[in-house]
Amino acid sequence: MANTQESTPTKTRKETLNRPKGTQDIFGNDIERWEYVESLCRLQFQNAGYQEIRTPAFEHTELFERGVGEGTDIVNKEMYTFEKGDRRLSLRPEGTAGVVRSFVEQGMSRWPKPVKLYYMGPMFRYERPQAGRQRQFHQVGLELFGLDTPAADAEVILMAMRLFQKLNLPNLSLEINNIGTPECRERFKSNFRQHVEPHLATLCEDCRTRYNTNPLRMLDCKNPTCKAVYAEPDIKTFLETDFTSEDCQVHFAGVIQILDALKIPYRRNFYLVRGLDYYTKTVFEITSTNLGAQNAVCGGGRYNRLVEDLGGPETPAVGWALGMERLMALVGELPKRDLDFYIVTDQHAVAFELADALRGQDYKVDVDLSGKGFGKQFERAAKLGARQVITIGEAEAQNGELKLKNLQTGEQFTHKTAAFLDQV
RNA sequence: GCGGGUGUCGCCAAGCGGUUAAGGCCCCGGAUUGUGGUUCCGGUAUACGUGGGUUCGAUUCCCAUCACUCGCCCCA
Repeated sequence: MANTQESTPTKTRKETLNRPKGTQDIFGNDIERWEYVESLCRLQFQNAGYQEIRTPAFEHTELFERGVGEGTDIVNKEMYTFEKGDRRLSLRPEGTAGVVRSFVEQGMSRWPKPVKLYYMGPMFRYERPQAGRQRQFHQVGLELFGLDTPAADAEVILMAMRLFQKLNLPNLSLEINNIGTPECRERFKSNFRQHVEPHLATLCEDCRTRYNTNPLRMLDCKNPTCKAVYAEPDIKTFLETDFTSEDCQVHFAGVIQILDALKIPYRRNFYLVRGLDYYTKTVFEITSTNLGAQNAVCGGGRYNRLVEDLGGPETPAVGWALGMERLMALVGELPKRDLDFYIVTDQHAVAFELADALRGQDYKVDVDLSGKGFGKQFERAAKLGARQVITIGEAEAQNGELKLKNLQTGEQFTHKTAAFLDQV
């Protein structure tokens, strides 16, 4: 055992490998919190009749081009795309496209309506990382297919709000808007252009491009002068009189009515349009002021055309996705699960049997494996925060006994093992 | 793609031209080889991101580069 000094004669310095930019190792305290939140999601969604779906982390690039939209930043500059043979594949930048693809491919349109699904998993976007934004991030999403009712929108929104309430998230605000159908937006375009035209010269470059390509998107421009233009009285009243069809307005009113009845606070935001192409009618976003620049925890809306666009039968749908990293940033400290028993022992076979029995009764039990002295083992037990220590040494093993010590009070008693297991 | 900030042991953190490069936490051992949390003593580690330059001498100054981080764009 005389080594250490001589063992590295040439000093081959290994280069360390770090995780790729914008990725995260999730472990330790964090993973406990993640698992807690994930199981809370699962429980709540399952209790409401939503079923998990797991789709591939990569899909044919074309799915996202058609699903998310060719005009979006996501497909234009943020996708991880690679080629294998003559196939173009992309890491999924969001979850809905894959779920819809599966819905169509697996014939879920023949299932009884509505079809209610949820998913959770990593998504990938090639972007510059910053607070609340990474290249691999995690979303939990909910999708409801086959119904075009206000109640469907309301349920989906309610699922998100209740989840966040349970988690006690601070400073949340639900913003909601109605952006109508593509037909509504056609009408909107020409009218809106008329209203904005006089101001065209003052607008930013982006807005002037969008004036031609996608006027609706002009509304969520962050540029102050542009915002000021869109806030001018005539434009504002134009927006607020609602450019959408009667059907859309009735639908939206229905959603609002339910939210009001449930006393769910929201803010109608006429400028909320969202960056994905597939939305129709209801769109919404849940933001928190505790988040920094990227302040949306959850976003979603109705997408009545997407299933059709991806080759399925005409099927209305609503859904949302939440960002786990952003959500976790808002979730405070969670109660930790204490260690119920720590078994101090040099009789491992006996100790394992006891541990099995206790774990079978849902106790959290750790057996000391070190072979060190009992003093050291007790030290370890205290460090781990165990409530009670069970000691099984040679004498106890022989007599079918154990010593049980409460680490808070310091009291210790001897029990017959069988009796202990019966009454614990 | 474009701006700002930061890089000293696993973590926090002093030093700002000449030091054996503090200290704390964590970890390990001992006091206490079948009974802990407190305390005391001791110990481990290729720690100055990397490469150049200035200097008799750079962790300290300059340049570059990389990484991380915050923001813009956009989104979860």
